[in-house]
Amino acid sequence: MQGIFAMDMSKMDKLVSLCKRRGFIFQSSEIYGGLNGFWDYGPLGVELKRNIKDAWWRDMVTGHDDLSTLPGAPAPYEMVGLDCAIVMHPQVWKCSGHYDLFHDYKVECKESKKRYRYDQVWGRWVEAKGQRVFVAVANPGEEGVKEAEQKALKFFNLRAKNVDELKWDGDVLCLNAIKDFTQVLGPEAKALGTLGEPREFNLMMKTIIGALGGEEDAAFLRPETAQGIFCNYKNVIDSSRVKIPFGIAQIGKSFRNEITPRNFTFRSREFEQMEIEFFCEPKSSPDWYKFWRDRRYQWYLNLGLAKERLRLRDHHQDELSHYSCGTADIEYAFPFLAAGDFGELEGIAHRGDFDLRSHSEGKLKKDGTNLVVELGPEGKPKYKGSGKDLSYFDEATRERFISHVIEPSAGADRATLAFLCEAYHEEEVNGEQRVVLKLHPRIAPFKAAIFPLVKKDGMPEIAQKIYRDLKPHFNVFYDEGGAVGRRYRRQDEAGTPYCVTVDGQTLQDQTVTIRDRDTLKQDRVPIAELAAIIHARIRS
RNA sequence: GCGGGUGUAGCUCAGUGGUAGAGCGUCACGUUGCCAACGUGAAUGUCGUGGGUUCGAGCCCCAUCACCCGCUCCA
Repeated sequence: MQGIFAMDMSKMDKLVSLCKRRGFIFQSSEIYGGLNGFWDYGPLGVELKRNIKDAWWRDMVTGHDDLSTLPGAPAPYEMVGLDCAIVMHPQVWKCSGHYDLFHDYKVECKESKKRYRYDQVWGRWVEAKGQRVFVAVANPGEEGVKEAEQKALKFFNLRAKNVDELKWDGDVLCLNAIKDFTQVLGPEAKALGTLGEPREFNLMMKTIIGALGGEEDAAFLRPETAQGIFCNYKNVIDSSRVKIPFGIAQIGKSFRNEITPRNFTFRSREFEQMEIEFFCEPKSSPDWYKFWRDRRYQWYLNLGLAKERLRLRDHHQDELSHYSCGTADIEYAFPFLAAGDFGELEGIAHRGDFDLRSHSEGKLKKDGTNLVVELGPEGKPKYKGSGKDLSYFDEATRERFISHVIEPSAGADRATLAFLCEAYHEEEVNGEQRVVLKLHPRIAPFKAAIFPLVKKDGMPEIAQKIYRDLKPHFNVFYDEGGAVGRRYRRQDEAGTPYCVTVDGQTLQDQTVTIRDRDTLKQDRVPIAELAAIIHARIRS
């Protein structure tokens, strides 16, 4: 035993090592010491990721049959694509809700090491034993009041029966009404004054527009591609003759200032999304939601993720966003997670009419079961919408409605990572260990490698001709260096599904062997049929 | 952001104050006739980065960056 097999490393460490060694994934700016949360794809990685994106685009968009009713679908539907700018009008993020959600002031507690949203800490002044303190809790409701009482008793070292000694002063206040924190008892602190100054957390990446731009020219790099689709909803309808139900797909980069980038590429600050916004009539939207949820789950299974490690999880009611009537995550049991834990690959959300209405009327918020325009202090919309009519008139039913939206939103980098994790295998072959990436042929960087068995007797010439003939059809790789066994193993690590070898018999009868990466089985086939055979095998 | 750990060749690592190392990998030539063979030769190091202590630092000290683990966060 030698090499990486003997190493006492976790599977994930070995995969990260292989990714670098073979050129799948590098850390960004590595020669300068790296940059937290950013990653580069090497020569093999770029092919893998591109193949995954291409498979998605082909399966969801260009390969979609607009005329037939797919199994599980309520009706036929159309699919079109879009490619939007990364920087959009700042108002987009206000109406989408990202600005409020991503733009928090937080306070940190030195004692408990907890971090709270500045506007979500509440408390009350209380006096006892000649001391006046502000008892803070992270809960504004009835429970918070009780909690504050318990905390106050504990702080003043009083028994429950002496609760009358606590002299409460005024109503429950938000922490942002308090100027001086020295008399504040943090929600999980035992001492006073442990809360630090409120600090701004910009979860969206800020940028500046214009060479002379100042703070007032601030814009944001998009935290999701979806908003570009909503903003072009009317453009697409007016220009492409699509009719509801239809979907708009987009693949592109998004940016989020993750607080803790972790776990290789899983949580990155720059990442690529593959998103669909599917527009449908409100009545049928629950059925479309189920269709997309099941279809997207099946997509990962079809490309090779194992059922044991892939899970479709419906969100609980209290986990749903304020506008969502249903959300499911497709999750994968990544090896860097604890046993039984899963990480999100894709979320499928039923977003109702929140997005189109917000971009039309102004940012909405939930009021009971209804969505209403959120108002600012002066009774005007807190964030003004575009004012454009984004409703849809159905010619067939003569009905006007605002489309409901189903959003399957997938992470291209997370999918790439999941496929790599799934593919990584260490195996024994004739007493020797090998590392093999059992990638689905559709996403493998190279579809086949072409070898002369030895570098003489005209074998390289024949192999090179095969290489040139196959190259227009597939990404193939030529290698004539060293022992053929080594070349096979190299391709195993790259995930190449087939190796074609020119040998002595080729010189006699124009046949070659084709070796299967996973079974190691070799079949002898005529050179003339190679392209067709590889094609057929990749599809199966 | 906090606590702990790590950082030396492409990869995995050894090197406890005195000449920069190993295995694997890579490249060339020869040999080899189907699964990481063999021989010969070769290339490859800001010892993460910056400061300090010392006659002398990969090693000690400080700072910083990155990665890993645990908290925290996760639209």
